[in-house]
Amino acid sequence: MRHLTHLRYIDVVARERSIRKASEKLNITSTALNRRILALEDEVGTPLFERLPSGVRLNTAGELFIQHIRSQMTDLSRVLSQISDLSGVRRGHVTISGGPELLASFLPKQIAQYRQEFEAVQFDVVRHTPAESLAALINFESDMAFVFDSVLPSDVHIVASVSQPLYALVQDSHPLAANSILKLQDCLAWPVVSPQTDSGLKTMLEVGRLRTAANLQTVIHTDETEFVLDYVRREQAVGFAIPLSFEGSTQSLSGLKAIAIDERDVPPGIVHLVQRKGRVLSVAAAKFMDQMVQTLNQRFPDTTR
Amino acid sequence: MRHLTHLRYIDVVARERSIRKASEKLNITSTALNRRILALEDEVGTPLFERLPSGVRLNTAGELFIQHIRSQMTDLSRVLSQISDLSGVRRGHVTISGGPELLASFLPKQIAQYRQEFEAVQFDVVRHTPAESLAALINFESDMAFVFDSVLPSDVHIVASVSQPLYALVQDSHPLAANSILKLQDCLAWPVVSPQTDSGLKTMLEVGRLRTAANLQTVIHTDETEFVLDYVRREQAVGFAIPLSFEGSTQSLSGLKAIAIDERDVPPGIVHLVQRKGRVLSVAAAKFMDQMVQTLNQRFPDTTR
DNA sequence: CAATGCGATGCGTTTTTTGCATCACCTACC
DNA sequence: GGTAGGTGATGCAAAAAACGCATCGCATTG
Repeated sequence: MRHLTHLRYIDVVARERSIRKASEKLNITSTALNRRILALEDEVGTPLFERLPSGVRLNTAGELFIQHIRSQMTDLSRVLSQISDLSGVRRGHVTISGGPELLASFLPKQIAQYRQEFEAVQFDVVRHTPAESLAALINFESDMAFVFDSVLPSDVHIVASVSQPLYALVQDSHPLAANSILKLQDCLAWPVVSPQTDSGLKTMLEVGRLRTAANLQTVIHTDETEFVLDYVRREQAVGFAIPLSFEGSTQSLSGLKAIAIDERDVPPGIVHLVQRKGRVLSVAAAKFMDQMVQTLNQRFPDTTR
Repeated sequence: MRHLTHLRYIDVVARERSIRKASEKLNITSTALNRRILALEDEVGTPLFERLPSGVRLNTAGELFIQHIRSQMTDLSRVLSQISDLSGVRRGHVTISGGPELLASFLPKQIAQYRQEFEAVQFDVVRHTPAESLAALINFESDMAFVFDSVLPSDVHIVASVSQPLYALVQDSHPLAANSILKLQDCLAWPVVSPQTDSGLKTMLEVGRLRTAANLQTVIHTDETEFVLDYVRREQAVGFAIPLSFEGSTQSLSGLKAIAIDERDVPPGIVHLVQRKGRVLSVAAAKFMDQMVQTLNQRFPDTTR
């Protein structure tokens, strides 16, 4: 889109906090970009950027304006998506952010299923901390986000919430594999693979540690779900995950067993599927969200909408 | 605004349903305007207008697109209003539509009061039928509207509702002026000034006529409130109005008396103050609306919000 | 069947935008 | 404390885009 270009320029400058850096990214000279900004500020009647020795930064007016621009851009893409929907082929772009536990297993399967029907829809899956996910939502960088056990600001809208108990992952042949339910203490004897960064999974384990005074022997810190699965296949260690991370995929659990941790030790975490409040999603994104909510409702009957 | 111009062009073409007519209105040649439209359609990837022998008309895609454009334009003006609010002076433009009964007395007084504090705010007051008022709201032509006893579509939001009993307006010296309340039959003996077009006031009178079988002697049909007031000053006739049309103004009632019509004859009408659902108003419009709602609450304690 | 009105298009002109070179300014580092 | 490297702003010429004029094709209308 033609006039979108102008707006995108401003957006990139705001993100890069530098006219020159932005100009490289946009493949134009800094001169042209600079003049565009000056012209825009002239039209608005007030500066939108503070000039610092190290670059530029949005001032209050600029913050207001950039918010409008971003909303405008995503709104336009929504309209274009609606328009191409008129001709029968659904096109569009869906961006989803979430923590590592949430992007495994469930999400790829959902996307595959959706794309089977609507192959012209593209997906962006971005891994973020919960705070980053929420920020991306507000900045119109993501259409929707999965957040795990986070305090949610008032400007996001909860589309669905799923209760997720903690599971231990061990080899089929592991001595613990005979149990159908585990106390956290049962895991003390084994090396443990636990999450690295602050995440919902880590919080759950921390709660369990405080409740039961069980100090797990963590031998590996990692957030990579695939790494956990692979590692516990090779050693008689214990990994942890939530159902969303492993359920439903046919292969990833082969050779492994998932055993529920007693909820008295570790209460279930809550995973929220959220979007920006007040924002109307593109047809593609809205329909994909519908599909996910429906699946969540089937697989986790306690899902609230 | 620069890039707003492009969007405004499309908007005018859609409204005029003709490129040439629109080009005159915009003071450019039809050539330039035509090419802009072709370029836009090329960018969107699909035609937005149907070409008819008599001009152009929006197709479905165009309808979607024009809706986006209008929302964008009003959204931008809201942001600009917020930005100038940062510097202390409130600027902006407020457009209000409503029927003739609703734009008299109350509204001018409200605007005068508001402009005393914020003189940089401009007002557009447009007289419309209820249906037109609602359409203007949807098309982003008006910020808010007063509608009287109408069925409201689901895409407007009711900000406040005021119950408005019917009043008769007569000379101070009129034989009826002694009464503090009137039956509709009391008016049969006198010439009557009644509303011309379909409006809330007319509906109320019609309901009264059906209830009481009182066939008023209408000698003048007019919607002009000022005309009614002026005329009943000159002849011993009876005019009708609702409190919003005459209360509060100091002069307009001089020499006249307003007498309530028995509510058993004519039940009170409901006046709604409405805005487009989901739309965020400019600072100026929002604050003005606040002021009106507050005044309505004071003067008509049964106002619901 | 001519007259009128509509949108589309080729071409020369005008206006706008862009890029290069350069300036003025600040920061960091030796 | 001077220099090297970074920032945004600006004068001027070239490139690009937008514009207006004249004209075409087409359909309706009187």
